[in-house]
Formats: sequence, structure tokens, C-alpha cells
Amino acid sequence: MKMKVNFNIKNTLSDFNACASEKGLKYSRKREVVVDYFLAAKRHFTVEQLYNEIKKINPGISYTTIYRTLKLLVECGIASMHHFGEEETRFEPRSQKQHHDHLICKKCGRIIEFTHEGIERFQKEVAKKYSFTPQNHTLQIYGLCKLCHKKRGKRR
Amino acid sequence: MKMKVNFNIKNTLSDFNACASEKGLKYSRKREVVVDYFLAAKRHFTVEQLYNEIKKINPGISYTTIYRTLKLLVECGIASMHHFGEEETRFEPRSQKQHHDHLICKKCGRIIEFTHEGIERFQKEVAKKYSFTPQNHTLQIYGLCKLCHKKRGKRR
DNA sequence: ATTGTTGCAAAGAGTTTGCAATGCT
DNA sequence: AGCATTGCAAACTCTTTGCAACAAT
Repeated sequence: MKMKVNFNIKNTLSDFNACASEKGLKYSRKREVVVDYFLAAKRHFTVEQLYNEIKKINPGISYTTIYRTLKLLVECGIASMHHFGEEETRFEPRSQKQHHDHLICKKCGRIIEFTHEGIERFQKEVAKKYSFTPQNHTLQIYGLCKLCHKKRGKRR
Repeated sequence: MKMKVNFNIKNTLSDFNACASEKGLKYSRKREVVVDYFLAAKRHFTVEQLYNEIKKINPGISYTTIYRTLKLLVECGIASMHHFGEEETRFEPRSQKQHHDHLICKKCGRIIEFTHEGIERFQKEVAKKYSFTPQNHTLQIYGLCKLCHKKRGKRR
């Protein structure tokens, strides 16, 4: 059973700037603040979270800019977008990480990443069985994280 | 490699009626039409699809009733709700089927169900490794179905 | 000077809800 | 009669877009 969590975040502000200039975009302080904050935090943000947290350090920011910047990050391949069940859309820095899947705590909202080669392999088998050409996949396991399993009764 | 597709749809209109009367609901023709159609078709409906198709046989139906009936079906455990990537919410009859996962064709929208015991087992392993208590999970493989892989260039 | 960026308000898409009319029991 | 159901329009949430003012090159 091989599994590992990845920590090597390699995407940087300069990766983003390269992509932005290829698109013919100009420099913008606000955009830089958003990208910086997003890349540094290495979390799975909702738009609301990102907006609220950035507003603290840059009160002049608007939702519109958050949305537009996240869209850009996704287009540049620097962020990835997730839809976990009923929850709001979340964004995470993609980095050079290999594909990974998620454990999602329904109580505290904690998100744990994992990879499992066996699961990946079996997915390829399934696809082959149905003559399906797989392009990408997502696997989410919902439940309770270690802490919430013990002390049941917090938020969410 | 054990895999199988399930066909044994057991949920029926009477199962629904039992649940509805437990909730103190009264009979309604329109609701019955929706439930009937939904259960018979055994597909993964979007709300829009269900609305459009039922409107043909019962022009007086409204979106509101479709929404409310689907909500009821989910509450009664007769339908399950899915969120496939960026797509609209889909509903399918749950039946007594065991849990299953989905292959989703990005070109034609076709949805293929599958189960794979090995994947299920590995998921339990992953959860245990992270001291996570799994409650449910979803696995989607996106790509091209057999037909669309050949003749590339249709809808979606 | 030209072109990209921003915030705002308005517009969209999907879904829910208040309400008066209607239907079921 | 009493309560559930329905359709409509309005409300709501999340996200995108048009536009005029502003900033970068």
C-alpha cells in the first residue's frame, strides 16, 4: 500500500507572472496580493474565505477581483478548482504535485489530501473494461476526521 | 478484478407513498406523475431534463413541483443527488443498489455506473491510515466513452 | 495615448420560498 | 373544514459582465 501526501509546492508568483505576460496582461498590485496570499497559504479556499482574509491585509479588494484572479490562476494551471459535494467551490494551489484525492471532514471542514497508487490503477482497469478513455478523475471520501470523531459536536 | 453493474431497481411508487404518508402528506396527481416518470426512467436526470420531459406528458407541471418532488425523493432515500464536476446537479433513482461510482463522458454526457471492490477496499485503507471515519464517498472518472472516442466532434 | 484593471451595480443561472388559489381527505 | 399542494413571482446565492474611472506601459 503506497500512499503519500505532497508538500512540494512549486508554483510561484513568477510562474504566474510568466503566464500573465504571455496573455498580454499588465502588472497589478491587487492581483499580486491575491496570488501571493493564495500561493503561500497552500489551502483549499472558498472564494469567500479568500476574500475575507485578503480584505484584512488589503481592504480595498473586491469580490470581482478575487473571482477574476482565481479564474486566471486556473487558466494558467496554477490553481485547481474543486466541487466537494454540496459545498461551495474551492480552489487550491496546484503546484507540481501529482494528482491527489481528498478526505473531507463533514464536521470541521478539514480537507486531507492523499494519493493511492492502487486506486489509480484500478480506475484504469475500470475504464478499460468499459472502453472508456479517462482524462481525469476525482475521488472524495466524506466523513469525520480523527478529532471530530472523538468530540462530536462542533461546527458544521 | 470483480466489477458489476446493477440493474435491480427496487424502489417503487408505493415505497414513495409509504414515506410520503409517514410525513403526513396528501396524495397529489402531479407528484405521482413526477415520481412515476423518474423511477421508471432509471437515468441520471438534470432538473431541466425532468421538467422538459414531464411537461410533454403533463403540460401543467411547474419547475417548482419538480424541485419539491425531487427534494422529497431524496429525503425518502429514493433518489440520490450527484454533482459531477462543473455540471448541473443530477438525480438518479437510488433503488436497493449498492453504492456505485460513475464514468462520465465529456462529449456526449453519457453516464456509466460501475462498482469495484478493490477500490472500495483501498478507500477504507486510506481512511484508516488517516484515522478518518468514512461515511460516504464519490468517485468520478471523466473522459470519452467508446463511441465519442472514435468519432470526436459531437455535442458538449 | 493606448490598453489592461478595478469596483460597482446589474445581470445571469440555479434553487428556494411566500402567498393566494386550488385540491385532497 | 382543515391542511397539503401548486404555480407564480420574488427572493436568494454564487458567479459573471458592462461600464466608467483609474492605472500601467
